[in-house]
Amino acid sequence: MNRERFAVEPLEQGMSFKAKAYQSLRQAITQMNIYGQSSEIRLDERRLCEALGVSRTPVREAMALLEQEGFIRSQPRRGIFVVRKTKAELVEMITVCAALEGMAARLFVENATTEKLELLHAAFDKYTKAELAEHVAEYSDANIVFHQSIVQASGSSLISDLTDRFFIHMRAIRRATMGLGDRADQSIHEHRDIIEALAARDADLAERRVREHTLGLAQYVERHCAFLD
Amino acid sequence: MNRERFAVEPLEQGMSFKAKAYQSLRQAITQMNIYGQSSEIRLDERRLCEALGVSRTPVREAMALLEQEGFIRSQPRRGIFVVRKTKAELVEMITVCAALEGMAARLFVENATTEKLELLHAAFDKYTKAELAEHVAEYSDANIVFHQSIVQASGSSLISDLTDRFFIHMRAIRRATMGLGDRADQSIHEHRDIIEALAARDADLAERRVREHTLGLAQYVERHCAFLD
DNA sequence: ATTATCGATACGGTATACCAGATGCCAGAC
DNA sequence: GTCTGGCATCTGGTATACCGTATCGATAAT
Repeated sequence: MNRERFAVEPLEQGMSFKAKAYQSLRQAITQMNIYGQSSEIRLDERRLCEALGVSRTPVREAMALLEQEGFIRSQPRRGIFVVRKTKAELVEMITVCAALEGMAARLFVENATTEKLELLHAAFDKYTKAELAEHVAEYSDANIVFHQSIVQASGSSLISDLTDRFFIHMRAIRRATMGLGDRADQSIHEHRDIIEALAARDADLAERRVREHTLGLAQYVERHCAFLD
Repeated sequence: MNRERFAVEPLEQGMSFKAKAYQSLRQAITQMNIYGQSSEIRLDERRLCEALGVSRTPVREAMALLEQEGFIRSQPRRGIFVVRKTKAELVEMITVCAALEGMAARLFVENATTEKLELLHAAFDKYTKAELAEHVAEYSDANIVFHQSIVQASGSSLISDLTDRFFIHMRAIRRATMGLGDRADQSIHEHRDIIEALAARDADLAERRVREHTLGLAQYVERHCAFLD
């Protein structure tokens, strides 16, 4: 029998409603300006169900996942709310991020190809341009893209998954603060230094610079984001 | 109305069945010797339900959480299986662990009290004794306790949560390998050095030693655990 | 007019019913 | 004996019904 002839694609409908609901909800939370509005944001389970066109069960399971990831909080017989991290929690998250990104830089040096370095350079350039244009939103996104580039180039999907969770909140914070102050300039210099260390294949230096760079953000939030809490 | 008189305890039955099921299942997975048996371990949803005395819904929600954490894998209409991490995944996990523990050591130095250092010393002593007694299981547990001590002393519950997930697999691996080789002696020395750096309040040194110590475990698994996969 | 109480309602938690697909056994053809 | 096709059955995914409780408004008592 000729198997090659009938090589159909594996029918990738495998995604369950639960997975779809999860992606949809997470996407919605990512887009939403969490720290912008003052009142707590409540999610209506049944309303979401009819919006998604599925029953409560898959939506509830998706919500359970989001709750475990720390995006939402469920109060029995009260409602489901999008969580607003406290300042301390954000600092903690960014600190963990610093550790992970530092390790990512280390891994990057160990098994980085030149083309990956090229990609990073590209991300950096885009970042710089975005800053020059003073489009804050683009700047913020490009900033995150830069960080994600390092993480992804490290080849560790585990680090990637973990940092993605944090970036959602960091992006939200950025969107809320907007007042970047002098962090933008400093950031650019630090990013340049990081690329330099990566290009030089200096694992220790790269890790230290990445770590300190991100810890700098933690300090920034610690000092200037008193409006949280 | 005198409210103090009737101050009964807050009726800590607030835990939902879902949470109970989650704890129970996680506990079961932790205890089980994942890498010991050759065949895949399957979980029967309905059997578990009747064992726990609840319906499928809370059990399924608990399983969804465990699946997201990477402990189990659900194949539609096939079954639910306890995942056996590949060697690469384990190495990745341990690498992330190294980054997190390194950061924990750094935080430890920054805000460690002397009493916390005492606790760490105690953990180390227990660890040493366990090794001397050559009770492998105790040795392994004490080893993990040592690592957890640093993490908990860092004060970051986020790091604690993340590493806990990994320790379950690392413990399972330890149980399966058993042949400790010369890692035990080396471990002890490295632990001693770590405590020394922590006591000296040298953040950089402590972080580096912790990181390299755990990365050493990653290398060990990489080299000597070919039986995985 | 204010407050207390009761009930309607809404929400999350749980149980259960149903569905579609996968497995495995068994009968029947060769 | 081997292989194939179909049926019984099992399993996870989904929908839905039900329950207890918190919220909130209406009504009644003061």
